[in-house]
Formats: sequence, C-alpha cells, structure tokens
Amino acid sequence: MRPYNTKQREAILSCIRSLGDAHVTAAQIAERCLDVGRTTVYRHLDRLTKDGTLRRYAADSVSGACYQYTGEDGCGESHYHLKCESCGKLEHLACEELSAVERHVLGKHAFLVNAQKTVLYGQCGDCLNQSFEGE
Amino acid sequence: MRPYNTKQREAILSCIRSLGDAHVTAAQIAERCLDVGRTTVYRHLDRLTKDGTLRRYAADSVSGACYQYTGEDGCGESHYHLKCESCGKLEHLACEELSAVERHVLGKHAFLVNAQKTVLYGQCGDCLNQSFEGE
DNA sequence: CTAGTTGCAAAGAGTTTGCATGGCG
DNA sequence: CGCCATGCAAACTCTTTGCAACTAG
Repeated sequence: MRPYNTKQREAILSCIRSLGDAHVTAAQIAERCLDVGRTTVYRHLDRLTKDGTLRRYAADSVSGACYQYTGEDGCGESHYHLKCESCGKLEHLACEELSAVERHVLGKHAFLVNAQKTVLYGQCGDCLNQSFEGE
Repeated sequence: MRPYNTKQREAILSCIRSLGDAHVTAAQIAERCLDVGRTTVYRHLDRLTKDGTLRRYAADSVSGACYQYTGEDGCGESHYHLKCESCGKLEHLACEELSAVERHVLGKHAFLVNAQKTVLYGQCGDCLNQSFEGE
C-alpha cells in the first residue's frame, strides 16, 4: 500500500529533507510542522523508519528517540557516526580503515556490523582543544 | 555523605554484583529485588551511576535505560559493545584491533573515542545463521 | 537524636492506541 | 465510493518528585 499524498505527509517530508543529515527528535519535527498532530508525526516517523528513509537512534532513554534522514532511496553510503559527548555534534566517518574493522569483527568475532546505525561516542577535536585550554 | 547500609541497598548491590558485566534495566533489577520499591531502585541506580559503580546506556528510548556493573572502584577495562539488532543480545568486544582503530580515529580524524560508551550495532553470529536457514 | 532512606502516590515526558471523522485516489 | 489518513483523548511505559514515616549510625 503506497502512502497517500496528504498535506501532513508533505509537511513532514519537506521538513526532514530540509534537515540534511542532522538528527532530530519527534518533538522537533512536530514543532516545525504546526499543522500536523503529534500522532501523525509519530506514525510517519515510524513508517519512514521502516521503509528506510529515516534511521532511528536511541540518543537517550529519557529525552526520546532521534531520527536522521538517509535519502528517499534508503541507500546512503556506509559510514559511521561520531557523536561528541561534550557539544553534541555529530560527524560522519567514512574511511577504509573502518571497513577493515568490519571485516575483522565479522571474521574473528562473528558479528556483522551495521555501520549506518553505529555511533562512536567520544570527544570531537574542538572540544578536546577547549578542555586543554580550560583546565 | 556516605550511604547507609540498608537492606534495600544491600539487595540491589548484591543483585548487580551477581550480574557480572551483563546489562540490565531498572525493571529487571526491581524484579529481582522484590522487597525494594521502584523508587528506591531508581535512586540507587542513579547514585551508583554517578559514583561510577554502574554505567548507563541508552539501549532504546522506549524500553528504557540499561545499566552495567563496572566494579566497585569504577575502573573496568576498556571494551566495545556489540548489540544484535535481531535478538537484542549485547556482547563485549575487547580486542587489540579496536584499540588500533581508536588511535587511527584520533590521529586522522581528530576524535577521541570513548569505547565504554560506544555500541556497534549489527547481527550476531546466531542470528546470521538463523537468517540463512530461514530464508 | 539527626540526617539519610524508603515507598506510596502523583506528576511528567515520550510514545502508542482506539475511534470517529476527513480526504486521497 | 472505499480505504487510508488524521487527530483528539486516553492509555501506557519509564522515570522523577513530594511527602510523611522510618531507621542506621
């Protein structure tokens, strides 16, 4: 069953498309789509996550889930995410070195890594510098 | 202020110590400590997380936070987590190969990875086998 | 005795579901 | 016209907070 073209659906799609690869919560989407009910936002987010248009992350069990646009076709190249625990910035990391790790983990540890969904937590360069200066 | 030795505190500590490095939710702790109220469980989990005895993970924004024992001293070796997206199992991965990646990411991408908090998502061996058999 | 602890009840935040109405195709 | 979509209200889950009774030290 392919979805109807309703104005709510358009509003939500246009909103997440405009976000690029930024991460947003359901609440943020709802804020930007004033004419759309919360329920509808959740239903579309859910649906878009299932068909691969969005990816869902558990950013924090208290503040709610986080979604990221991956492109209408659901492909998107394989890359990891680096999330800075200090400033919250999220960077992308696409690098041959990491592909080697994936092969290693699969071969030696029998685990197929899903790079798309994986987030490496830590400190970004900027924040590392700041903490040097500050302390 | 050092904590009082109450029977509830003992029950919770003994429970998490018996879990080794497995991950548990607040609900699971509460189940195993029938004589302890939910509120108290949360309060201790919170406190133990702050003093480093436990680590808190955002496993999934819907099913709640996940805690892991790290030892009374708060040390615990550096290791990654592998979370299977099919069965939900969470494995540990402590391996020199990964340390090499950390150095690479720090050197080439100016990002200091916090292995403790990082979760690699994907499919575990068991589930990979099952999907081969099933389809 | 005093200060930290406990747990019920209630408040909150995020998310899901029931159901009647509305609108795409 | 049929069926999916919408949205309000209510239900649910996880977590936190208020408050009065309790207890370790």
